[in-house]
Amino acid sequence: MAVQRETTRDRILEAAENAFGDKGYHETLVDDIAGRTSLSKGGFYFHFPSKEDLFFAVIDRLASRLTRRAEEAAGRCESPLAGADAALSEVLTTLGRRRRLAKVLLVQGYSMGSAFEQKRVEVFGQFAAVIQDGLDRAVEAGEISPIDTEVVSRAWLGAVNEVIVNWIYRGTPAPSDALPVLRKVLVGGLERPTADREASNG
Amino acid sequence: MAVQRETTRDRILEAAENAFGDKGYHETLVDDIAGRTSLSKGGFYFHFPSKEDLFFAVIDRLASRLTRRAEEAAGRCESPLAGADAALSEVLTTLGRRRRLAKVLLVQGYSMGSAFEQKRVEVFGQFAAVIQDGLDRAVEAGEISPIDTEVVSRAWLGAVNEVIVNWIYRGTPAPSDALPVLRKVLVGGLERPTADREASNG
Amino acid sequence: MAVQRETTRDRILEAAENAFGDKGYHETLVDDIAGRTSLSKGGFYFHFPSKEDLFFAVIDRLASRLTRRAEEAAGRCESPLAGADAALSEVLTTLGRRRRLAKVLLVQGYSMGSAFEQKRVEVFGQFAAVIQDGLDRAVEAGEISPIDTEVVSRAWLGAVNEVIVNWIYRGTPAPSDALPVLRKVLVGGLERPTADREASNG
Amino acid sequence: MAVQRETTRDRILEAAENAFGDKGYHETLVDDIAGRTSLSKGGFYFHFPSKEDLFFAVIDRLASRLTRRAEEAAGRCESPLAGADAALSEVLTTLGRRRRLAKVLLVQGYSMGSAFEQKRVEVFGQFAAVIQDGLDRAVEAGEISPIDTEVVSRAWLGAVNEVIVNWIYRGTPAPSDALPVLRKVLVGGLERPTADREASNG
DNA sequence: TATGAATGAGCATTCATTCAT
DNA sequence: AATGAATGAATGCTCATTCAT
Repeated sequence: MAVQRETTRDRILEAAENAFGDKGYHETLVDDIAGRTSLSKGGFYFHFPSKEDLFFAVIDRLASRLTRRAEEAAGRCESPLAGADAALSEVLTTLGRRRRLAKVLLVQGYSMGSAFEQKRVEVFGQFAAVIQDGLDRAVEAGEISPIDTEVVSRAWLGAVNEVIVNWIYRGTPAPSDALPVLRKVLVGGLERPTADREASNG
Repeated sequence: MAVQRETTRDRILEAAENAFGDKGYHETLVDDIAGRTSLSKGGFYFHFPSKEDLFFAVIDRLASRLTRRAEEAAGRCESPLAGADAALSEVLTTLGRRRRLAKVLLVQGYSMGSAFEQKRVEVFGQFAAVIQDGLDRAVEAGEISPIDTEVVSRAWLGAVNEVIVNWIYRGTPAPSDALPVLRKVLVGGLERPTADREASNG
Repeated sequence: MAVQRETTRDRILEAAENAFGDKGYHETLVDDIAGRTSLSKGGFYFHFPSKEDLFFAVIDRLASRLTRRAEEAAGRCESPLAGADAALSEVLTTLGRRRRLAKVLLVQGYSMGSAFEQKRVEVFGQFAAVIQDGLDRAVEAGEISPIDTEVVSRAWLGAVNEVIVNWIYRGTPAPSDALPVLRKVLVGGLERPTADREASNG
Repeated sequence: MAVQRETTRDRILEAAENAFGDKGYHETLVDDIAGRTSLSKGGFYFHFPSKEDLFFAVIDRLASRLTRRAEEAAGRCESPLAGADAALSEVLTTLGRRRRLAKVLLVQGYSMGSAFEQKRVEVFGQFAAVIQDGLDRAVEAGEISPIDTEVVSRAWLGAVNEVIVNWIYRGTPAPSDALPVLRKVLVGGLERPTADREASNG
């Protein structure tokens, strides 16, 4: 009942969050976590049944914290749209303040070493470059208002990525069905110059 | 001189694409690939110096194909914006037609088994639900026009994800800098059901 | 506090000495050593970081024992020349009593990589140093005429080495039979100062 | 019948001598030798049935050359003792001129299986036989007192071996510098049957 | 003679997990 | 609660050798 300053379980969770954030799941050994906790391997297994369970516990803890913050931020808003907007901002801001947290949540569980991560950077960079190039020229041509096309191209790429991955894992909605919505939201999200500047177009 | 119907190297690449798509990098054994190619393990190592090299070769092949298709689609369009739009559609459509290809490119290199993938589904689902809930209520409240909020919430989530991951790996742009742009594009991409704005629709 | 009858590490060392003596370094598998110790392969690796480390530990143990015996034998003698003579005898006798020990020390394991060659240098250097030290003092004491004791000590060492190796491979002549001859040749090969110096001996 | 300037087999032998001298038997791959000969692996196997056979061919070539030189040197001397002495000198001098040859002969390749050990016996036996023959005849000629010439020849061989190996690994003392000392010790170690020398025995 | 693709047995090392104490 | 010795299945990679061409 009294305040439990810090249980061994919590220390493990903390150490694991750091370890997974630093090195990813596979590269993090149970020995690493035991070491960071000044615990023997056997000691660790008293608190968690497996390394996988530990990883999930770490993820759950991080995810529930983040979800709660997002919900609270939304709850403080008057209109629902403002709430969704606030949730978006809250998540981005929180992750932006804690890079390691972000890494565990978004990448590290699904990564395998620096060589692989570099490859991810390279390949996604290729895709983003194609989009960004189009957007840059759209700006130059006066089709859309000036905007940070790097961020926008990453946003497009991420949106496509997530829609596809969601479809892979859950089977729906089909990409073909999602496409019109995605186009309306993403392409439609770009401001078109006001009428009086259209004269500057060829 | 003659057409090289199918080199052993290509057969390995093909088998590896399937294997990685089915089971992910770690779960795919060199023996699996050798088996699928009717090749001995030693035979495989004659063509590729390591399993990691093979994986990268697979990724490169897929990525360059997809990039080429996207660029070609963009090139067929008259305006740059239409080009970016077309590239987006092409990528989504192509990946949507080949689930396994999508898996290798977007997930499998960075995953570790079905339990982990389920966790990914669960956690990302939580985040998406928060956003979707807000959007649903925004629609009900008449703040925004009716739209498939599942797709939109996934798009938002994906956009945030990618912006964060890009920042993690490349250090820039900072999430705080990206936030306004992201909000403008994502939130601004939603139609407001004001009577006088219908004229702005194509 | 109590006497540590036999640690697992010692059992491994013992088994490894026999295995290396029987089959040489390359032919001895980690599985062999684990088997002889009734230990799993993983169990072995708890005690030694690698097969190479184990080999060096075996060599070190044998070498230090032999060096100690040689030094003790030399210490029991009154004159330096007799001491060097005794050290020579001790090494020869000891190796002659344990063929396997000799095999590990003089033959098995060398010439398979720079790390092994360095070890050879180190161990042979230890032996040579013991002999050379005795010879140096014999010179100082006026027992023998000044001479390049480094070369002489290497010669003694090499002669012993070869007699032993020959016995290992061919079974004859036995070290005990060879000893008197060896002593006469090697020790007798050193010049004694001219007659008028005999007065300086005890 | 015609002069065969350089057969492929000889080129392989040459390359192998260098390779074995540089890296030892195990570390030298068939690929290395094929590479140094600008030959494919398959090409190599046309000329030699196995890597082991190649190694033995290399050793045989080196050993027979060295043996011949030693015998010739002995043959040019008037007395048997001088001949043995000359053989000793010849071996030492020859090995001292070609460090790599010495390395292959004395160190590289042994102690890795019974076939290798048998070869060691054979080759060392050849050398010892040359020396022993000279000593036997020196005894017969009354140059030196009767003694176990097998042991003595092994001692000489071992002394030379060790001085050479020491030089190989540590670079000093140079064989040429060691030679006089070695001669004085080893040759001087043999009793001359002069009547007035019996007083010097203990 | 020579090539080079293919073989396949071999092997050290890793690491999550167990368990007697 | 904790230790640390022990397990054992798992696996990527090596390399001498073969063989169809």
